[in-house]
Amino acid sequence: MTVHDVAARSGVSIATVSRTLREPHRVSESTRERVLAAVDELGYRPNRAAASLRRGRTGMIALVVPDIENPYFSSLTKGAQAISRERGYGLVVVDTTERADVEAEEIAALRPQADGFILASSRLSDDALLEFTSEATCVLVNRDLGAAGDATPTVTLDEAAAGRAAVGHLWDLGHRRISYVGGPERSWSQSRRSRGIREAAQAREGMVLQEVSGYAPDAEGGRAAAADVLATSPTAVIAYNDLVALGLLAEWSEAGLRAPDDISLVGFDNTYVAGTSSPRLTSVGADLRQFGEQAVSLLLDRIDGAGTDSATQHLQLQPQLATRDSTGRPRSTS
Amino acid sequence: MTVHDVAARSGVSIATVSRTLREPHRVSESTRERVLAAVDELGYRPNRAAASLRRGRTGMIALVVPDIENPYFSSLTKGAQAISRERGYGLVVVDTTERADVEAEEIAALRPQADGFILASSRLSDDALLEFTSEATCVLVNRDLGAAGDATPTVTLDEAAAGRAAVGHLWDLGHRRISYVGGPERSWSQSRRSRGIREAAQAREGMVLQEVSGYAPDAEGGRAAAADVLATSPTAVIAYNDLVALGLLAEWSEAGLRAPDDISLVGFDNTYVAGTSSPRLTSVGADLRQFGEQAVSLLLDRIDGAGTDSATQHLQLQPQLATRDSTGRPRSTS
DNA sequence: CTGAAAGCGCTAACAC
DNA sequence: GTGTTAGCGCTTTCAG
Repeated sequence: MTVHDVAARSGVSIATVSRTLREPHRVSESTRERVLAAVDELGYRPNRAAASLRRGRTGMIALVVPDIENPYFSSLTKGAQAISRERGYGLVVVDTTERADVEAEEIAALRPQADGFILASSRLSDDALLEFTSEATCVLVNRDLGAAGDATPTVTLDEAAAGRAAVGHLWDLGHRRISYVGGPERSWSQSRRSRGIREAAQAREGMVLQEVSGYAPDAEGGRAAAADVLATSPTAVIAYNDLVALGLLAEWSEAGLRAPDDISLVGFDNTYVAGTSSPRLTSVGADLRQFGEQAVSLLLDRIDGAGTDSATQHLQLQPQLATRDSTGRPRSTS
Repeated sequence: MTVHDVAARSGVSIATVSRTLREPHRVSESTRERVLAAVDELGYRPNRAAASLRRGRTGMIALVVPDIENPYFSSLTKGAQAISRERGYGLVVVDTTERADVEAEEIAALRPQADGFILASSRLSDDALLEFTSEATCVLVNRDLGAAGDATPTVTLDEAAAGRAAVGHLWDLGHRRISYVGGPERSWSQSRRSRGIREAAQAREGMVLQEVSGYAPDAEGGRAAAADVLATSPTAVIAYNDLVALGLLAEWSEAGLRAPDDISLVGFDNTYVAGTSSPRLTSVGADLRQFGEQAVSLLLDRIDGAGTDSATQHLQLQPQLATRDSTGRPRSTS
């Protein structure tokens, strides 16, 4: 099935077939109908490899994530997938298994194969990232490069605001002793979240904040942190992310502690797992699918040269606080 | 950067450059070194679109899943991704949002773009699937076509054995009244799992099995089923999958019921969420990443024509029972 | 508005 | 062991 078959079937040249598909407005209505009919009957699908070769575009974009099993990234992927297909692009997903070297290697290998890249929570160093973003079309998610990387679009959550929101929520409920179970030291979101949390706590007279850290950003990390954070005797805990929160919840539950009656708990990212636990987790984050959608939009606008207004290239989404059952008033608000 | 640049730089013809990369053994060692050096210095990467066009192969395989957010499929994807990259193929992930029509449309559109397809838990009808598998290279995961689809490789779990394993485990613990929260009527695994469960129960004198069904195969479905299944007054429950089990657990927990003390619970699929709950879920399934890996292997063997022995084309993995905290002896084994 | 024709970069015969 | 050459299927000037 090639353009030639369609051309023969509809009595036009291959050029007209191609035009009918790419620039329908440039052919007369009667021929267009004839060609489209032939396309339909023959079940013709353009060979993208050929089109790519000729146009220098592949029709593929790559989404690079550290770990597709992480609900944060699987939701992001779901959103990205939906919209990229809607806009006629294929989505190649790359799971770097959290390793910067794998990430570097993969994007290098994929570069001639993709029209653009979405790097989600990139583990690359600033330097490496800066180099790559300057030579390939990219959008950064959940990471930025400050002034140096101003030319690269980003989609981020206002992490500091998210941290403040968590603290504000607990303050409003009456908590005055809270603890934060932090994430990996070098993590982009960790530094911003913890800053927001510290700021918000300091801004409130009488709020005591403690931090424990050094745990893996997953359920096992949460379990490991459970006893340690309890030792700081808080009435409420903020966890680096939902998975950590789940681990805390599980371990506490086995120790006979129950949220929110004995202790309140807030997670981050608002992933779907926040709804699967008992109690359901209060969590602060953005709509993750939408996150993925926006990143793809931004990238495709750049590639297709649609919205060439370089004004809104840095999307910073505001966090939403999803209040669920894991937070309540402290037990003894005297 | 094209073959011409490399050819010029190393003083050979473009054919030799191509050969050096594709069939290194067919060029002399000295030229090979020279060419490889030039490739390196120039940072040359072959244009896959051109190669695809010429060879009729794209170097891409497509993984089609109903829902990438589902931990079952995200783990499968992780495994598939790792091995396909290892073998030099790109992985295009398609999320069909559980819709057969979307699936049909996507695979048709992707057909000229991928060398092969892995259809995981396909929602397509037998007829549609049979047609597609006969015209494209595919591997089916978690689904088969019986004798009619014998030519298509499959990777499945022995679902009936999984059902039997769950029942056997509970029997051994002393349970004699169990209930099964079933999945969607038309689901391939549901029919097999429930058959295995029924068989195993009937085979044991004194075992009473009840089934409730009609719930969504996710945490919300589990929550919805929680009260109904309790009404059948079992000492242990088997849930269609881990997500449903999580929902049950959550709802029971809110009602003051605790596993395994008040009631035992077994899930299916052994997804990573089984380890995030409290108590951790006993679950029966296979290693999901490995599942994905095997599917890719099978597909690539077919594409690359490696293992042409059509003997082992139907992999049926045996289930593993991962015993965790959610199962124990019934409260009052008199 | 439509057709002819020139490649995009690469691979695989086929010669030497 | 290496070079020449003819396309793969498509898009896109350039003529008409």
